[in-house]
Amino acid sequence: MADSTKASNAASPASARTVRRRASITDVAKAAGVAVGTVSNVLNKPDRVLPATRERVEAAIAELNFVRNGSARQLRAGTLTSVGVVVLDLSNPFFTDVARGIQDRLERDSFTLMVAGSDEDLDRERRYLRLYEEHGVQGVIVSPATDDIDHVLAVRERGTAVVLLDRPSPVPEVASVAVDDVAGGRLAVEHLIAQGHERVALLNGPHTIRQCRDRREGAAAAMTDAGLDPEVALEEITVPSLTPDGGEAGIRELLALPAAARPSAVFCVNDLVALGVLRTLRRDGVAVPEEIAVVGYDDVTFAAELATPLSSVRQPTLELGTRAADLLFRPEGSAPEQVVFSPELVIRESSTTSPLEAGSP
Amino acid sequence: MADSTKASNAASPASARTVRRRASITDVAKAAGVAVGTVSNVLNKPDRVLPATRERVEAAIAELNFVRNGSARQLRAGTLTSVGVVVLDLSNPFFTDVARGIQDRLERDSFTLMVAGSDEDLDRERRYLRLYEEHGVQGVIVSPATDDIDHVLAVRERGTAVVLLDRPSPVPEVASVAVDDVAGGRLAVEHLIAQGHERVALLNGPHTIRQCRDRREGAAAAMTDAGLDPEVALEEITVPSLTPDGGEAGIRELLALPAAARPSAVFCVNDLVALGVLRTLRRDGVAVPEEIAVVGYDDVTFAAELATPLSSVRQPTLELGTRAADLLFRPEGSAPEQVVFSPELVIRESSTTSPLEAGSP
DNA sequence: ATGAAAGCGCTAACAA
DNA sequence: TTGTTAGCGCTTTCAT
Repeated sequence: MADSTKASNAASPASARTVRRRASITDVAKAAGVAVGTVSNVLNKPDRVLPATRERVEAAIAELNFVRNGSARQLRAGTLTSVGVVVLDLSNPFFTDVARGIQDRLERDSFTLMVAGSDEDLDRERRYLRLYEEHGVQGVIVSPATDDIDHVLAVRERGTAVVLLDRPSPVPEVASVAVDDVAGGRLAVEHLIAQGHERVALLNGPHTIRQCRDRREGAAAAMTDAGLDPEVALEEITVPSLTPDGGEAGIRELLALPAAARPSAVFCVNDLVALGVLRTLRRDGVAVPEEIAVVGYDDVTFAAELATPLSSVRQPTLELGTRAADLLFRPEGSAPEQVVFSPELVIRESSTTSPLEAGSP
Repeated sequence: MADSTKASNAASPASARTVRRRASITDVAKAAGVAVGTVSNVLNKPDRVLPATRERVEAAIAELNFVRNGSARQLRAGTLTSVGVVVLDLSNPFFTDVARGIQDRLERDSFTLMVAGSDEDLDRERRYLRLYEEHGVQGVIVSPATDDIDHVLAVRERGTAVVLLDRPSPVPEVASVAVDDVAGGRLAVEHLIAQGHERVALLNGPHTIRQCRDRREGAAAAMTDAGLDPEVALEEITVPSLTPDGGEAGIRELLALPAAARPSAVFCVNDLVALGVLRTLRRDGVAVPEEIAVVGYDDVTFAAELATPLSSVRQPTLELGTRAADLLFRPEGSAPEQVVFSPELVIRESSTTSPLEAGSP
């Protein structure tokens, strides 16, 4: 990758580097020849102050390049008009779509949204949560990386609104918005069984992640219901990461098996993983769905447009987000809600040769 | 979308709703029978304090569920170990990949990253920037929505480190990391011309966005170089949004033209738009690339795996991010840098029927 | 090693 | 309408 770096060396004049302390409200007051309270009023209740003085103050503000110190402001005021979100993976369209839903809803009340990604790491999740809390956000929406959510509950205990995202709340006092992942896993595998598959590989993430565990449970249940023994019929492969590359690694493991011993279908825990699987199968010349059928999860934007359009379990991302945002600000005394959406299977070519039967776009 | 809402109505016992003020350091001090200064030391320089007292303090902290108030802390300490990022669009994989690059790099110094999306809206950009600044982040990385970046420069003026993302800095004092978009636009259109196309439609965003303007400029330059008149040969269509739906709207406008009057190739300002174009063309039964060739921009993960693999201009996303993070923390006196990466064209089927010639995946 | 106290910048309550 | 002042929770001298 060519990369031209031209350091502009017009060494900044000494003056520009002067250590200029950020102007405070006191400086402004002094410059405008008024009291600090007046400046504060100009900032917060401009009508309380005479147009003439206001102008002088505003001039001083512009002159000194004043920006209100949020920490001080908040120290006084208590809390901030922003909310923090921690999702599992910022590069997963599923989560960014949810984030968009949250933002849409929050915008209405002119709240601001800060997002962080934990990459399924508990420590990082804790750090961000703490950061948000220390800085006094109004609320946090978090999609927990593991079952250990004591730290999340603690945040709520200390008085910050909390909504669990993509995970049903284990305790009644905490609101949550989730999609039934057991149902989703079941949908996917029921469909594969209906297509005649008797052994299915599940490319899954670690079971510390609830979504992964639940989707597996649903998959296994579908097997059992169909009279198949999950122990035999469901071959779980744990991918190194929930990404296309992870999917590639997973499917390679499968392809290493002798063709006879190999499941005829793959259920991927998300569409990113499925993308890697499809990519690898195509490169290796394995026909989808004839030799191996594939089903993904999330129904991301591009799922329908892939070389082999990908069957996928769809989740109502936007609603997840808007609903989560809603729950954050329920009136003080109201009981927290546990919202559970139902997923939907979208059948496309990757899992069926016959003309699409149902639920297709 | 079925949606079962079970409000858990075990109306929380009054006690649980008690308005319990968050415990402060003073409360802890009181509970532990020490001075506030000592508590502070336990928090910040634990070795300065006798193990015995430390334990007592720690017990009190646990007991009271104490969380340090970040605002107060920061008010005293000055600045925070976090940086803020504002990107144009959180749902664009290009930007989330860049964000990941930033986060990777920042992690090393255990900084935390907060991300916000402006959706190409100047006001929103301003709001987030101000929020970050007011809360004293160490630095901000912004991909500006418009040419008006006075507010960004002002942030720097006031002493917060600033790096412009995906946009060369117009002033030498501000660091920037960008990719040459003129070159990118040129690459795309040169390629289309080489494929024999004499009229190209450009599905573009508003020219207030620099990336859109530059890519167009490159496209036009390629035309001129080839002896074509851009006025005639380059048909620009402004899409309502830089998304698949925007792409659909744009291409429909094109399809409405009589086939003879219609350009034989489409250059999309990003891959999301291109996705919508491909989707629409497929639904309408228009052959790609035979009837209409398509080139996108960004080379997102799924570009290679689409029904018609998408030719696209690739940008070094991760490096963009890591480099931006690097620039944020150059030593005090060092001259700001303007980093410009070069894009690369990845040719796939969507723009050529002949076997791939170069730069393919 | 610990305590006492000043003060960061702001808002709100009160006084003038 | 404007000025004065207390105090938010914390860190950091400076004493002890």
